[in-house]
Formats: sequence, structure tokens, C-alpha cells
Amino acid sequence: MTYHHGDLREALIEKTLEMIQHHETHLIGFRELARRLDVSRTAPYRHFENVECLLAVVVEEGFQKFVDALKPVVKNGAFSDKARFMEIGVAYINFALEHPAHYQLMFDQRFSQKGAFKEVEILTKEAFELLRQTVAACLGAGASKKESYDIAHLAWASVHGISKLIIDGQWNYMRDRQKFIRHSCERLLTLI
Amino acid sequence: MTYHHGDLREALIEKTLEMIQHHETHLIGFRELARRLDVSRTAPYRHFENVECLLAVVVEEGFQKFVDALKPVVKNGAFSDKARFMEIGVAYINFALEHPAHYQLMFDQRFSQKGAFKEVEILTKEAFELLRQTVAACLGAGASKKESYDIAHLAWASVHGISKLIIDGQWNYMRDRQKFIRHSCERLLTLI
DNA sequence: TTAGAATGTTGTCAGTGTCAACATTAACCG
DNA sequence: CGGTTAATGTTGACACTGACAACATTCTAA
Repeated sequence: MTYHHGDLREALIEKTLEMIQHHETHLIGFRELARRLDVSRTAPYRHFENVECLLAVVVEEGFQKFVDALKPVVKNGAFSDKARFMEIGVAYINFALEHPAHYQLMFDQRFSQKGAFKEVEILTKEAFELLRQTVAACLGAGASKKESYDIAHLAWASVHGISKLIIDGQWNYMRDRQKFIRHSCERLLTLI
Repeated sequence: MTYHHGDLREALIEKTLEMIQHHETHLIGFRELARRLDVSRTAPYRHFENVECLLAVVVEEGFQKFVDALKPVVKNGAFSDKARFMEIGVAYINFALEHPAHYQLMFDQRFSQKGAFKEVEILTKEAFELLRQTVAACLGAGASKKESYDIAHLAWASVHGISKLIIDGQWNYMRDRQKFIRHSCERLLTLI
């Protein structure tokens, strides 16, 4: 047994992700993580100032995965612009539903407030740009940039709202969730 | 100085609301509340099983206020059906922005999961019905009930998404928020 | 008036985050 | 190679939280 762990920093991030996937977000904490990694309670402090800083890194990784999930759809040449817009919506919501706890964390107030966590901010913008450019393509050359921004923001809000309401259990009574999602994303095309 | 407080239960709810309004949600807890109400640390347990149960009551009051804020718009005969739909959206978002912390709590996962907190569930449905009936009126007699449900759900998601993204600080860079909100609610009319 | 229910208090335990002081190991430099 | 220093891990301590049990006081109703 070594006194030094090897790569505790990475291990902390991994275990945190694991706990998030297992819906144990409420149990995440330095003491619990240390216990699971067989290390002393304050060892994590050598790698992260506090729990929030660790979570911020996990959030960054979430947005990275998020962008990676959306990019194939955005780059897929088989879609028309409008079909692409719709498929981005579907892919967005499905990502959220496949990683609910992670998605929650990614959009937690803590990481978007007061400009701390700059990396997170940059990645969010990157994801948004994927949507915005698709909207701009749908609108054609005649439209203003502001209009593409407005519509993209509204579309973002719509898919975010759907994701949130489903994840938070507000629509537990709803059957045929997938049908509703596709249907809604099709409907959102009328916004353009 | 009386040994008994008078109405500690009501006082706990009031103080909790006060703390929410002062953006001190993170400080809410039985010990802190007891301290502020000049009562012993475990006195709150005589009135609420645990903190979550206290919060559930506060959430109920939130939905009550919410419904009260939307009703005047719904009942206002001066609006056409479509204008009413739009104004409900604006009123919805403005309620959320005027009571951000309370709104957050109202839609917290904890109170909509697994059918506990039935009162909350009933009030949510009541608020949704206000929107759904307006949508049904817009659609006219020819449309199916399912269609009004689908569109109302999507519209709900949209205004919820806008509210959440603004409250959570994701759109801090956005100027002319009010203009965007009205503009978006107008755009949502194309969904019908 | 008095027994029992309601309400409030104190003591205790387990859990958390965080800091300071100390121990061990790794890395680098002469 | 050996020794100094930085990186990393540990232990102890403190303040805070939720929660339960045992006890105290007050209110209520027979």
C-alpha cells in the first residue's frame, strides 16, 4: 500500500461521476468520497479548494460530453436545415434524460453565477452556438443576427424546459414521452 | 416571557418565506429558524416531521400565490383568446422572476417525486389547467383534447425554461430581458 | 381541580466542511 | 549519490447541521 495514492485528483472526479450516475448526488462530499477511495478525510483538500470546485470540474466534463453528443447531429449532412434543427432538439432532450443528475448539476445556479467558473461559461456558449448557427441557416441570409439569437434562445428554453420538467418528475403521469418529445420538436419548427 | 410561543407553526412558515425572499435559502434549517424565532433548537420538530415537510407547506403557499397571480389574466375578458395565451406566458415568467427563490423551491425535484406531497400535486395541476383551457379556447371546438394538452405542455415547458435559465443566471449577458420575454411569448403563438 | 395532551427544552449522537499541525513520499539539484 | 524542498496524505480539533429520547411546562377538557 502506498502512502501516495497515484492520482487522487482524477480518482475524485471519477468517483463523483460514478455517484452522480448512481443517483447519489445528495451523498457527494469530501468525507464520503475519501471513504470510498480509501483515503483520509481531508486528502481531497490537496486537490480542490472545496467541494464546489470539484463539482465545477465535473460540470465542465458534462458540457464537454454534451457538445460531443450534439456535434454529430449538427455536422450530419444528410439532414436539411430544418430537420437538423429538430434533431438537435431531440438529441438535446435525450442527453438530459440519459444523464439526468449530471444535467441538473450542469445547469445548477452555482456554476453560472457571478462569472466564477469561466470554463463552464465558455462551454455553455459553445453548445449554444451549435443551435444558433443551425437556426441562422434555417432563416437564410435575409435574417438579422439578432433574430437568430432570439429564436435560438427561445428554442433552447423550450428543450431545457421539457428536460427539466421531465427530470424533476413534474410529468410523471405522461405516457409516450418519446412521442411527445419528437412531436414537440417538430412543432418548434413553426417558431422559425 | 411565555413558555409556549403562541403559534410557532405559522411563525416557522413565515420566517422560512422571509428567508427565501432574502435569498437565504441555503441557510434554512430547523436550528437556524429556531435561533431567529428565539426558541429552542428542537422546538420545530413539534410541528413538522422534518425540514422537508416544512418546505412542502411553503411550496404549497407558493403555488397558491402563483395561481392567484395567473387567474386575473385568465379571467380578464378584455383579451382575445390568443392575447390571453400570450399574457399568461408573460405573467408566468414575471411571477418566477419576482419570486425566484420561491419558484426554484416550487419546482424542486423533492416535492414532485413519488407522489408524496399530494397537495402540491393538486395545485400544480390547477395551474396547468388555467393554461390548457386557454389553449383549448384558441384551438376552437374542432381540435382534440390531446392536442390542447400537447401544446399546453410545450408552452409550459417554454416559459418554464425561460424562467429557469434567467433565474439560474445562464442569460446574465442578455439585455432587454422584458422585451425578449414579450417577444418570445408572442412567438409562442405560432405553436397554436 | 386535576389528568392527559400539546408544546418547549436539554442532552446526546452521528454526520458534515474546514483549518492547522504533522508525517511521508517524490522530485530535483549539487 | 545524498540531501533539501515541494507535493501529498494524515490526525486532531472546532463549528455547524439533523435527529431522537427523556424531561419540563403549560393548556385543555372532563
